[in-house]
Amino acid sequence: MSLTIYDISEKAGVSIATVSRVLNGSTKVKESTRQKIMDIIDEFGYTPNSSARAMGLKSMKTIGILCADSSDIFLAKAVYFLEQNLQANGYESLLCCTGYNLDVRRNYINLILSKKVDGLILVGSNFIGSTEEENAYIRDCSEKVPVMILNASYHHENVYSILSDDVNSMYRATTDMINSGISDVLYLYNSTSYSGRKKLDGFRMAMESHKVKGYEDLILKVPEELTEMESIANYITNFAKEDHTFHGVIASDDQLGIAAVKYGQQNQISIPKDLSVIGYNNSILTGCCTPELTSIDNQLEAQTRSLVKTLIGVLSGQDMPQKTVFPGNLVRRKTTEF
Amino acid sequence: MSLTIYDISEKAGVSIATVSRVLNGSTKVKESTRQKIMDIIDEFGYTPNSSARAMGLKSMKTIGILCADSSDIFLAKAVYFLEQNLQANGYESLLCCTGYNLDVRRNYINLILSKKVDGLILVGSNFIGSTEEENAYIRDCSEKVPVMILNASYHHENVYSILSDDVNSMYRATTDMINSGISDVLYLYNSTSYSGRKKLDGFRMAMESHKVKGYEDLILKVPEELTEMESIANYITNFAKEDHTFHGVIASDDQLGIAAVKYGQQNQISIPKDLSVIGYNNSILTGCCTPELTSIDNQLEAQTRSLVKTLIGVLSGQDMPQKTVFPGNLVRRKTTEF
DNA sequence: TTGTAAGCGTTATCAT
DNA sequence: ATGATAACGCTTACAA
Repeated sequence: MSLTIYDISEKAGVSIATVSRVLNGSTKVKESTRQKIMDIIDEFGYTPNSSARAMGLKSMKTIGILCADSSDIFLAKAVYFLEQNLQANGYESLLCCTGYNLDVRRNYINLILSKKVDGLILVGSNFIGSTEEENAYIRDCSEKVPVMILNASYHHENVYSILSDDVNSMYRATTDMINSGISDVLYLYNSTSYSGRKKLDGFRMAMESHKVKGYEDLILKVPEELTEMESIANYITNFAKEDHTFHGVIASDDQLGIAAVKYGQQNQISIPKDLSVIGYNNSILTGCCTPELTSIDNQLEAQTRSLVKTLIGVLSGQDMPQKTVFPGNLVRRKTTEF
Repeated sequence: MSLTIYDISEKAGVSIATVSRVLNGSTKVKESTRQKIMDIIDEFGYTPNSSARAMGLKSMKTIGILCADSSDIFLAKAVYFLEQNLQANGYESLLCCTGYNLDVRRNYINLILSKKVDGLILVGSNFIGSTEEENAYIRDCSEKVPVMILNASYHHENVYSILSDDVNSMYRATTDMINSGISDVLYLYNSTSYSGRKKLDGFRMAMESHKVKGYEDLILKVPEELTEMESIANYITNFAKEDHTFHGVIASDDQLGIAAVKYGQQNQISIPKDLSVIGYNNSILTGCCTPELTSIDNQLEAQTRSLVKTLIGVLSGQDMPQKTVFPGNLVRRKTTEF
C-alpha cells in the first residue's frame, strides 16, 4: 500500500492541507516545509490516488476513445496519434472498441461516461448515422461532456468535428484520372459510412462536371463480408466479365485498391499501362503491392493534433471551432502515370 | 449533472444504504422498495460515479494496457483483442503507448499506477530487456498489481507470461524449408526484442541440427530506420550483390517478408520457383503481395483470451499458471511450394 | 504560511 | 429489511 497524504503529513508534522499544497505546486508554502515534504516523498515514494483526486476535482483527467475496431489499420493509427497527443496534454485514454452495432454502442457509452471521462472522442465516420434518430445518442452524450468526432461531421452544441475533405479529395483524384485520358473508371467501395458517402459524392461530382456518360454502371459495391484480398479480386474479375470495361480504378480505401491491383495481376493486365489504380488513406498497405499503390493521404496526424487541441481548448473553457476540415492530397506512386 | 444515490434516496424516501443495496443487487431488500427505487432510476436516469465507487471498493475495474505503438499492425490487433476480452469481463482498458524508450516508460507506468488500475498488461516482447537491471520496473510494478506480459516471458512473483513458442515455430518452419531442398536461406530480422531473439534461436537451432554450413553469413539485420518496403527491398538487393546467394527467405515479421517478395520481383526472381519466402504473424499484409505470403500464425487471439482469463483468475484470488505457451503454425500460401 | 473542516459519491459495518 | 455512520484520499474555502 502506497502512502497517502495523511501518512506524509504525519511524518512531516504538518497538516494534510500543506502536503496537498506542495503536491499541487501551490506557491504559498514555506520553502523549508516544502523541502521536508519532498524529502519524505523521495524517501518513501508516493503515488496519488486519482479516484480520490477525481472526487475533489470532479475530473479524472481521462478521455474516452471510442472506435469500432482498433485493429483496423486506419483506426489503429488514429487511436495511436490521439493517445500520444492526449498524453502530452496530461490526459489518459480509456479505449473502448464498440463494434459496429448501435445498441452495443449505447451500452458501452453509458459505461464509459460513468467513469467520469472528461470528454469523448468518436473515431471513425461509422459513428454517424444518416437519420437524426440514429444520432440521438451523440446528442445525449454532448449534454455531459464535449464530444469530438474524427472523420465525420455532426452539428450540435458541444459536438466538435474534425475531418478531411473527402468530397474534394475524391473529386480531384477523379479529375486527375479523367484528365489523363481515362474516363471509364471503376469506383470501388464497401462502406456507406459518413465518409464513405462523401467519397462517392466526390467521385460522382467529378464525373458529372466532366460530362462522363454511363459512369453509374461502373460503381461497384463490394460486399462487406468479403475481407480476403483474393476474394475481392475475384469479385472484380467477375464484374469485369459481365461485359464491363474500365481502364482506371478508384477505391475508397487502400485494401480495395490493393485488391484491384491483384485483379490486374491475375488477369495479366499491365499496371499502370492498361489500368490505373488509386487507393485511399495512404496506409502501410500501399507499399505492399507491386507496383506500389498511389493513394490519397488524409493527413490523419494533423487531424488528430487539431482534434486534441480543440478538445483541450473546450475543456479549459475557450471558444473553439465546431468544424475543422483538412484538405487531402494525392500521393503518387507506381499504379498511376499521371 | 446526473443523480447521486442521495438524490434517489430522497425521492424514494429511503436511506442511501438501501439505494446502494438495490444498485448492487443485494437480496436483502423488499421487492416493493426495490421497485420504487428502480422506477425512479428509470425515470430520471442514473450513472454511478466510478471514482467514488473506486474509493469504496478499492478498484477501478480498469486494466492498464501498455504497448510501444498501438498503430503497429501486430500490437494493434493484440490491443483490440485484449480490450474486447476485458470488456466482456467487466473491465475497462486504459491504453498507454509508451514508445520504446525505457525512461519514458517508467514515467508512464507510475502515472498509470496512480490511476489505481487493477492490473497491468505489457503488450509486446520489447518490454523485456536482457538484464535484470532493465527489468527492475516490472518487479516494482508487480508489488502493486498483477503484471501480465504478452509475447514474452519473465519469471517473478505476481508476473504472468503468455506467449507463443517462437523458437519452435521458427525451428519447424526452417526445417520445412530445409527438407524441401532449400538450405541456403536468408534470415531477415530487425528487432532484438525477447521474441526477436527467440525466433533467431529457432532458426539457428534448425540450421545446426540439419548440419547446414555457413548459415551465419546469411543472417541479415535490417536497420530499424528502414521502414519503407522499397528501401528494405533495396537493402536486400545490395546484400545479394555482395556475392550472397540464397533460395529461401525467412523473415521475423510479415513486413520484412513482403520486402523479400518485392526484392524478388525487382530482380526478376520467380517466386516460389526460385525463391521461397516465409513471413511471421500471419497479418493482413500477407494478402497484399502477389504471390500471397506464407506466414507463421502465432494464435494471437487465443493468447489474448488466455491472458485475460488468467488475469481475471488472479484478481479473484485463484492460483494461476505463471507461464502459458501457445504453439504456432505455418499458414501455407503462394510464396512456398512445400 | 499553515491548519481545520466540509465535501465529493460510494461501500460496508454496525445497529435496529 | 432498513437506517446511521464511518471510511476511502483528496481538494479547497475559510480561519487563524
